[in-house]
Amino acid sequence: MGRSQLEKQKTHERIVELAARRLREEGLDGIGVADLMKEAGLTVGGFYKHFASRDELVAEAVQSAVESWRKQQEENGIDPAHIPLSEYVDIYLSENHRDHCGEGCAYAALTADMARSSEAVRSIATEGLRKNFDAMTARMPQPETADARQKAIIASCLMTGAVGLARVANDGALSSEILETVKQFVKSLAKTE
Amino acid sequence: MGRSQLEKQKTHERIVELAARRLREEGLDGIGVADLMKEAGLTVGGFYKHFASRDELVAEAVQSAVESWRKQQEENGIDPAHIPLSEYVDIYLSENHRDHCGEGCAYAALTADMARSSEAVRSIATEGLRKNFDAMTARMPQPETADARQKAIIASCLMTGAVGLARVANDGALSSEILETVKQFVKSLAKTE
DNA sequence: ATTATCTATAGATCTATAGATAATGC
DNA sequence: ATTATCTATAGATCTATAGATAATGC
Repeated sequence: MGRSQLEKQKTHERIVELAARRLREEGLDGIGVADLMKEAGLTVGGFYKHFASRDELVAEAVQSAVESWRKQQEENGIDPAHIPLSEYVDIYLSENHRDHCGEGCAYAALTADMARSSEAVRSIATEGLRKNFDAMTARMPQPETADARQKAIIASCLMTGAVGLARVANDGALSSEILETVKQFVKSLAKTE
Repeated sequence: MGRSQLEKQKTHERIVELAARRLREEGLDGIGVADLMKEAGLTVGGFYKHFASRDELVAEAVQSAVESWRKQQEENGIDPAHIPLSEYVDIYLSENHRDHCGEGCAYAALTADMARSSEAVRSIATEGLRKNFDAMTARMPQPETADARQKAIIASCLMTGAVGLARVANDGALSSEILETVKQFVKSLAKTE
């Protein structure tokens, strides 16, 4: 019923951030446009003044989800570029992260969904992945070496894989065993050389 | 239009195996009942004499997909219980596996989908995961040690995570770098102790 | 005058069912 | 007689659009 341009921009961001959470929870095919708008306190008709299509929202939401993990760490007073790997791993491989995929790492929550998605989404995800590898390399003991980059790639695959499989296991003991085993190992990866 | 019970059983298996492939390709919400039956050379009406619901097919197809990787290795003359880890890794972390997720490992293709799915599907996936960890432990140098189990869990998370992220990256160089880096590392994991 | 959002709905798609058809198997 | 599959369709759900409403902003 008529709002200012500033309010429209805020509404747009609210929809994207809500979608970023709900799509990580339900997958990229999950929540529908009508339900999403309802959760945002709006109705379906207004959606298409913000996005040309659902696919366009998905692309924006994936971008937001890829960035949100870093943003969230910053909001919690953690500098993702300088946090020691051992502390970062405690957060990433926690039961809290496992149980709250909507607010968690996009790569753990949406790997297969992103791989199956459009080239637009895959390009966004690929650039985010590159940045994540670089950030992880910077957390290694001697960041300038080729060895640090290799370890960063290994740690990244290991951490996303572990949270993914820990979410599959509906046996709490097995799920925790995965998280704990990988946690210890990634810590040792940062120490040894 | 009227077939023997034997033929019905074969038809049932054909639908399940086709679904196991198509669901790994498109995700568990992917292909619809009508399209699936059409690809099987049948029509939609017959589906519900085989399965009470689409969900029931999905559970059977996940079971089939979880077992199919092992079956496929056996068909190719590979004994999954005794293949050296270094050879297994060459197959798992190959570009061929990355590019053919429909015939590949269910855990690399469907991690997030299985985590989001019903308890029935999650239980099937959890049991399969347990067996995979055991099989991977048996491939380690000293399989009876706790260290072997830990390495098996690490290798499993690393391999599923690596194939997943390699499928996300639409930059061939980055994708291959992930596969190659992890391949070398898992091989070293089996040697060192 | 423009536009952000609303209500209402068209059109496509998907799951599941009803009833018909043509084989099997006692 | 039973049943495996077929054709046809009901009912639900989802994306996208049309037209109305009530604000903004020149």
